[in-house]
Amino acid sequence: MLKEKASIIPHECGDCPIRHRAVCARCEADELEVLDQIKYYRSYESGQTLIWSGDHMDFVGSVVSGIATLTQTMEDGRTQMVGLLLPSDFVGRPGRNSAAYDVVAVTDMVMCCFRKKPFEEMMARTPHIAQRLLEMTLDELDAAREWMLVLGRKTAREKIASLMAIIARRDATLNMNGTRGPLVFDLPLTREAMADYLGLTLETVSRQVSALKKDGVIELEGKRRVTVPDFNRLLEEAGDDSDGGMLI
Amino acid sequence: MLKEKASIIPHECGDCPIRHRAVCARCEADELEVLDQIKYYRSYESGQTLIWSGDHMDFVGSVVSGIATLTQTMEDGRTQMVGLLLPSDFVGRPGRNSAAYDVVAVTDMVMCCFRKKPFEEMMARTPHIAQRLLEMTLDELDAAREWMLVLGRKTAREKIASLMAIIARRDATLNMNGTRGPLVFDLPLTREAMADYLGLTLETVSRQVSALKKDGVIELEGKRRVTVPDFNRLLEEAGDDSDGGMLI
DNA sequence: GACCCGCATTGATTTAAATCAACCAACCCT
DNA sequence: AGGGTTGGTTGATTTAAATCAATGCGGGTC
Repeated sequence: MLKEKASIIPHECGDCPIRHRAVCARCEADELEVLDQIKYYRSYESGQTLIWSGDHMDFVGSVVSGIATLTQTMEDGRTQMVGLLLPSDFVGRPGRNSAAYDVVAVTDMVMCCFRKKPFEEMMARTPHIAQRLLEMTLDELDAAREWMLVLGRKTAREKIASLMAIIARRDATLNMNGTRGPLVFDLPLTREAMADYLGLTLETVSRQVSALKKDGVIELEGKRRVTVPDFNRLLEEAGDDSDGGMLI
Repeated sequence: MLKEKASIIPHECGDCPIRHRAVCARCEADELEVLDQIKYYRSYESGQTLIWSGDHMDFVGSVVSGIATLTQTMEDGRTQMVGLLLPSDFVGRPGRNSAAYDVVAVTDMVMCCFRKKPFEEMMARTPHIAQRLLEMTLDELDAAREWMLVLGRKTAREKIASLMAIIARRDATLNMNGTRGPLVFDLPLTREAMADYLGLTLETVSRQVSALKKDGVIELEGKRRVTVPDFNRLLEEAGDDSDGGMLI
């Protein structure tokens, strides 16, 4: 494996890369100082399961770097991804102490964690945290509902196009790329993980990716690097209005 | 139609039927008094569209009685229900002023509304409201994610069983029925609305309902009244663990 | 009573995606 | 260089659900 040991840089909150997007985004300097006291970093390797569904959870936290998936599994092994955790996303639910989903790292990750008890107390005293968490949760709810439309009503090809569009958009906002010109990004997921996200089999994913490539909607360099020459074309293929998406 | 005019009873918050479950659940007497000042009731008829996706929203509110659906529609008409609004559920999103979904009454309804501006101001001053709203939103997010598994991975029969289980459970908690003995409830949805919830066609819904009836999982009296002789059997058919569900 | 109308059921046929099954290509590891 | 492993592609076949198409039924109205 020869993985270089993930460099765990215990940041000052002040120069944290997710400072402006995470649950602490609204905090004032004095509030940050308190968080600084109780936070600690953990790092995980690609493939590692951070949390098992049903586990007792004694911490909550934010993704600092890397990507994880949130999945649900039925007894017979069918699995459905119900969320993708990206830098700044929040993990855990205040007021509940067992995990509802499996959380699995798909890349090496660093998390900024808080023991649940102190965090909950802090939240009760700090409206800025609760406000930001509400806002983030509402956004996640919207994302989940958008995904319900994908899962319930879209064809396999539309599902793949929708996933590409979401990743492309997310990537563009994270890296502050403009939306002019072709978009290039790396798929963070294996074909199997894509299948679990989309409610498909991995064979169908593979076929539809090939089909989109053949039709010139996307270009592939290796299996993971994707170029989207025309984002509106991709949105059309996803079955979305070719305008609504560009906000924020 | 000859509908008797829905009796709009402007309540005191004190004896409101959803007092203990809605967004105001945590409010103290003095806070309730303020809400009392700014609230107003609206009633809607079955079939009426309360809100169109994209509409400007100048109010938020709680469902007092009746049921509504939250749906998303694609340009070509495919629709997916993304939520079911029951008494005490909250409508609208503070901090956003256009609606993301269509909201349609499936029965006659009464809503307790607040103009958005005053409500947002009140929320900023009243942590009890924000706290409760966060809790409710987290619950909705869990429900949406559970539904993602249903949509993405379950068979048509399992989908129908899952829907029956959800309605049965919800009905049992609303009416404080114990869970012993057979459950009886009315389906609030037409076959088409069920199809929109489940990502199926109405024909498939009809067939699978008939199949569950033939196999003795459910009994039907007319098209809407359902009896579940053995709830655990229903949960098995839904592909759920036959235990996890009975909480709260 | 006869006629709709909106909802629901049931049957015949088609089709999109799942399943079953080879095979490929990187990459790693001795 | 050889063999294993992981992730991906591609093809043949099956199947669950969609689609196309009648038909049923209860409740209101003329």
